Amino acid sequence: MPATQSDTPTLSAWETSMIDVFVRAASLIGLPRSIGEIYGLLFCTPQALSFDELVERLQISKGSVSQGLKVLRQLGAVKLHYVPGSRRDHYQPELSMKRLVRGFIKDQFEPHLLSGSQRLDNIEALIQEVGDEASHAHALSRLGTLRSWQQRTRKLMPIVTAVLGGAKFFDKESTDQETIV
Amino acid sequence: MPATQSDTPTLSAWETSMIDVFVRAASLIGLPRSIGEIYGLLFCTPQALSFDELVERLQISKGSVSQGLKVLRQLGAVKLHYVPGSRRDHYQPELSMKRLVRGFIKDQFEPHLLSGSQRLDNIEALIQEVGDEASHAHALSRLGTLRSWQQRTRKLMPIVTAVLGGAKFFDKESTDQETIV
DNA sequence: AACTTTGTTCAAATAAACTTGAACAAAATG
DNA sequence: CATTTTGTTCAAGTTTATTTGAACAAAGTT
Repeated sequence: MPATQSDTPTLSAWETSMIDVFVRAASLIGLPRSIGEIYGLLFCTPQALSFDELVERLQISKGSVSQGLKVLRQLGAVKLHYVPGSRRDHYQPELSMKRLVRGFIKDQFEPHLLSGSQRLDNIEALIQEVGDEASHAHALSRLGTLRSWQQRTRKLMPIVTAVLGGAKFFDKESTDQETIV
Repeated sequence: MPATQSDTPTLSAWETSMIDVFVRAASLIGLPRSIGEIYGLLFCTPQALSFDELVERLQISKGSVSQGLKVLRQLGAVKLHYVPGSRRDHYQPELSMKRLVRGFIKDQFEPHLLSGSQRLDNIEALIQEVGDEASHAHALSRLGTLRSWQQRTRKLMPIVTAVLGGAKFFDKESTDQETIV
């Protein structure tokens, strides 16, 4: 009994499981399932995949793939890969954890930190209106706490990417040490 | 014209804005708006607040406050504060960024990392089934990448809490150095 | 013990996020 | 230039998450 040839080139068991890992990871960082699926399949596959191949193998709509790839490009999580003889765009996953994380931070975190600073300045202005002396002082104190949190978060980001890039930290035991600057 | 006394003790402008900051922060880390509101109001207020005061001042349902406080307690983001002469539970916000972040990581990240390890082992088993030699090798290679990502993430967590706790890193300029261990 | 206070639970209602698919645009091909 | 290929957009449908409020439990009061 001959198999029909062009039907869903179905995903193997290990591919399904590995994609599932990415779907969960995506959801953990607030990205939709479809994005996890797309990145996951690219991650599993040796060759670059085209738009159509993603639609067919994942069985999701063109709309989802289009929007998903758009986000993944913005994050720097996928790279266009030119395939001679094909008009279609082909995609490969970014495999450097450092770049993946940096892209995510730049795209999803830094904007919030920035707009956050302006918001705190606005709040400071509003606090000026507070009549009662004790309340006024307390409000300013909490605003200060918030500012210190923001500042520490900002300092943290470069350290995170440094660590993910393979840098090591001083450790009482270790001898081959590398300094973070 | 005398004001009715027991109506909504409405939030002041600065409180509303500061709560808004927390609502956004909550959404950024995947927590519902109501949780941001609750923590935000506690953060703004000098005294500990009771369940009822949260319901009344935020104008949200008892159900939301009950569930929100439950999550915040789990995260270690609020502390019970005993108020003499009152049967009600009173709450105060955790103000240590280090503890806040550690609570969040322990509660929301580590479980995923753990279950992740088991999942990768399962995937390794599934990869054994792969017949084609080249495919098999590629699958194992990607699994290795995933494992290295997991490991780096695990190493990162203690560094994050250390930095947020006020630790400093070596810096070519600085003289008073503190080592992360 | 009956009643009040305090807070939790959970099913239903509401709101927010995601996915779909058909219509559309852009560019290559014949 | 008509046609096909390739991919995007967006309104409508679907799914998932959040909020509500009424019923309930637990504990304190009278």
